[in-house]
Amino acid sequence: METGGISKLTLQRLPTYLSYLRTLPQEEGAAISAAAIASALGLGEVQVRKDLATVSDAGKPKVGYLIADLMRDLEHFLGYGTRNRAVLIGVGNLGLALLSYGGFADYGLNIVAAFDNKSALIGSAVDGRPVLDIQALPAFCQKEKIQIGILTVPASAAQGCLNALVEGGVRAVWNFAPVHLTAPEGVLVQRENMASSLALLSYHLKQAERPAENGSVQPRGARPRIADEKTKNGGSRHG
Amino acid sequence: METGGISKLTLQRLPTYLSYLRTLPQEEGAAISAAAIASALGLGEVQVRKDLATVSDAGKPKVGYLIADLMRDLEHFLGYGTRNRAVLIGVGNLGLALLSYGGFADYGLNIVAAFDNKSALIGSAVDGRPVLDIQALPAFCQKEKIQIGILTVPASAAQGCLNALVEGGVRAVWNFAPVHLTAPEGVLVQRENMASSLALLSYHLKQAERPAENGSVQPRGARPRIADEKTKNGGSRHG
DNA sequence: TAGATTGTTAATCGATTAACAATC
DNA sequence: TAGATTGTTAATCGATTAACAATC
Repeated sequence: METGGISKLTLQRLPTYLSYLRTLPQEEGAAISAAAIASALGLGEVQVRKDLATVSDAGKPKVGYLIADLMRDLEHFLGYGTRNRAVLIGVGNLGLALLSYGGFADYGLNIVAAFDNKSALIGSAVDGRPVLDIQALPAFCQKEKIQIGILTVPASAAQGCLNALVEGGVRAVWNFAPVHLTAPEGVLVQRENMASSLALLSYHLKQAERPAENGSVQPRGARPRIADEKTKNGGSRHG
Repeated sequence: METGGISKLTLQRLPTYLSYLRTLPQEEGAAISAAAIASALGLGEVQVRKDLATVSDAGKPKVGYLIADLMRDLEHFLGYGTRNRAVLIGVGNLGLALLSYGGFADYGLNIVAAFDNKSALIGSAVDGRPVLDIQALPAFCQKEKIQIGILTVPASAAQGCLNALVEGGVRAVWNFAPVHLTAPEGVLVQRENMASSLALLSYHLKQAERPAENGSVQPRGARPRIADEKTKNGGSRHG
C-alpha cells in the first residue's frame, strides 16, 4: 500500500469517527483529543491519530482536533458532499427495510427508486420512491445517472441483476445476497456478509460453552480463544 | 495468534465456504478441489486450503475435499448444529426485516421473540414470534436460555438494551446500532457496520470520478487507488 | 518556558502467499 | 509409477503499536 492510497481498514473506520463526532455538541471552535475519541470508540489512541492524519489537518498539538473542521474533512474525503444516487433491487423484507430506513442520507446515499420482477409490486411506491419493473433497470440507470446499486434479491438472481446494473453504467454495488459476484474491472462489488458476523457470535458461544472440547477440529495448542480477546480493536469488547 | 485459536478473518470466511457448498449438487461421495472453490469465491487457492485445513480433514490429495464431510465439519466447527436461541430488540423497519427473513436458520440462528417499548406493538406477533415488553427482557432471557441478542434499536437506546441483555445472561450480541457499546468481559458485541461498506462504495466512486484531485487530503504519492485494487481478497472484483 | 498533544519513523505483530513436502 | 492435489514451513506483505520528534 505504498502508492499514496488509504488502507481499506482505515477507510472503513472513517464513518465511525464521523458518526461519533456528529453526536457531540457542535460548539463553535470546540476540540476533542485523540485519546477521547479512542476511548469512546474502543480503538487505540495512535490508530486514531494516524487515521485522522490521513484525511485531515484539523489536529493541533496541545489542542486536539477541531470538531467542525474534522467533520468537514471526513465528509469531504468520504465523498458525502456529493450525494450518491442509488437504486435498490429486490423489494422483499430486507429491501423494504433498507428503503424505509432514513439513516442512509447521513452517509450521502439517496435511493431514488426500487425495482422488482413481481407485478404485484410494480407500480407501487415506498416512502415516495416508485417500484419499477426490473426490465427497465439498465435504461433507468443510464437516464437517471445512478451511481450505486443495492442488491437485496435472492442469491440465484443476484448475478443477473448485477449485469443489468453494469449495463446501465453503475460502477458501485452493495450486495446483500449471500454469493460472490463477478463484475468487470472498475466496478466495485461490496458484499455485506451477515453470515460472517453470525459466525463470530456462534463460535464465541461454542467456545464459552465447552471450552475443553474441540479436539479433532482445533489445530494444535489448546486454550480456547476467540480472535479479539485482546480487548481493543475490531470486534469490540469492554475495554 | 499463536495460541491454537483460529484467525478472525478465517472464521469470517468459513460460512462463505459453507453456503457455497450448499449450492452444489449433493451427490454421494462427490469431491471438489481447492482451486474450484477459490475461483468460485474469488479467493486465493492457498488461502482456501489453509482455511479448510484448520477445521476439517475432508481434504484428500489427488481427490479434493469430500463435499459432505467438509460441510459437516464446517457446521460443527461453527456451532450450527446446536441451534442458538436469540431475541431481537427494536421492532422498527430493520428489526421487522430481520424477523421476517427466514434465511438465518441456515446459520443456526433461531429468533424466538422480539421486544419493543411501544405499547402499540407489544402483544402483536411477527411470523409467530411474540413482540413483548422490553421491561420483561432480562427475566425472559434467563428463563428461556437465550444466547444471542440482536439490537435493532436507535443508537441512543442501544447501551441500555445491551445492559438488559447482559443482566439476562446473554453473552453474544449482534449490534446494528451505529455506536460502540461497552460490555463486561466474556460478552462479545459484534457490530454490523453498514456505514463502513457505504464508505468503501462512496470513496470508490469519488476516486473514479475525479482521479486527479485529492490534493490537500491524500497523503503523499499520487495515484488514486482503492484498497482492493489487487483483484483477489476481501472486497471482491472481477478476477 | 513547560506541558500537552499531534504527527511520524521504526518495531512488532498477524495474515497472506510462495515454495516445497507429503500422499493417495 | 507419475501426476494431481492437499498440507506445511518460510517469506512477504500490510496493519498496528511503541517510541520519539515536532509544535502550539
